Amino acid sequence: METSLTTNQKIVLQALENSEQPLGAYSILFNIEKKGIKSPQQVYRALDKLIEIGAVHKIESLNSYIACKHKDCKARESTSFLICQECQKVYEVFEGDLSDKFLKLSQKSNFKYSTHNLEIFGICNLCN
Amino acid sequence: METSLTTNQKIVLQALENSEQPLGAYSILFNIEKKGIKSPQQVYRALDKLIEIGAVHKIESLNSYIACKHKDCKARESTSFLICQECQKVYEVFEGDLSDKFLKLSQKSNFKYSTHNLEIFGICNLCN
DNA sequence: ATATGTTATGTTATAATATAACATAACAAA
DNA sequence: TTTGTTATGTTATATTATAACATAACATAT
Repeated sequence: METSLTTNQKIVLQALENSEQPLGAYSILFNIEKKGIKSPQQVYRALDKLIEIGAVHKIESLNSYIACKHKDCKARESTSFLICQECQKVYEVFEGDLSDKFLKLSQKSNFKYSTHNLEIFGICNLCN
Repeated sequence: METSLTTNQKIVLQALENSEQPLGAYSILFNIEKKGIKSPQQVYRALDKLIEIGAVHKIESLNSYIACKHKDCKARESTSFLICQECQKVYEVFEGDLSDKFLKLSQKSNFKYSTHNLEIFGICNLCN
């Protein structure tokens, strides 16, 4: 499946790629106003698409967004993060069998697993 | 540690306990306006305290809140939920060793685990 | 080349979620 | 009864997100 980004999508993605920390939508907007992006809508629309194709993930507990560092990210829906409470950096966790573990955990409650969002908070290796 | 709730805290907690689904802060406000609660502040202040003592948990991905069904809930900080995408009910997961599992997972990245938030989405036993 | 449909973009307005800041009341302890 | 603390009330505002509508850009079929 081809994934050619539009101009606005590229601008938003670059803003996220250039940031060490996750950015809120309005923070992105502020960053890229000089490139002609003027409204929240333009940012949110780009984010929607970028998330859909797996190029960006939302950190729910922070209402913020990060660029995925991995090509062909499989985490379009399920995501797992390590969030450093010291430096605010977010590291994506790629443990292939996490989904499987959560599926089994769900089964114990007769719950049909579909996707998950895992946010682990703590201190990263650079900060401790 | 004693935990005697104030009037407003009791009102907010009852609103959540009476609900099958998680409620947003403004939804709570609407529900309890007849009891004299008039501003978001009053709701958010009560929620802050209720969350602090573990009586209420926030569902981050829904910006909503649920009453904890368990006495002396240990999940003041770490929380794990099953979220039904059909009926919107939220079930709290009590698997004692989840924190331990996530601690070990974190260690693989030299990340010092502190707390976590796990949100599993799918279909509950009543809906499938 | 032009009409048509589709996708992207621009723009204004507004909804939904959350907090700041300040004033007053209630209550317990000295 | 003063003092300190916690709870409450109230107004305003910040932050995050979406609705609604208009225009532009672009591909493709006629």
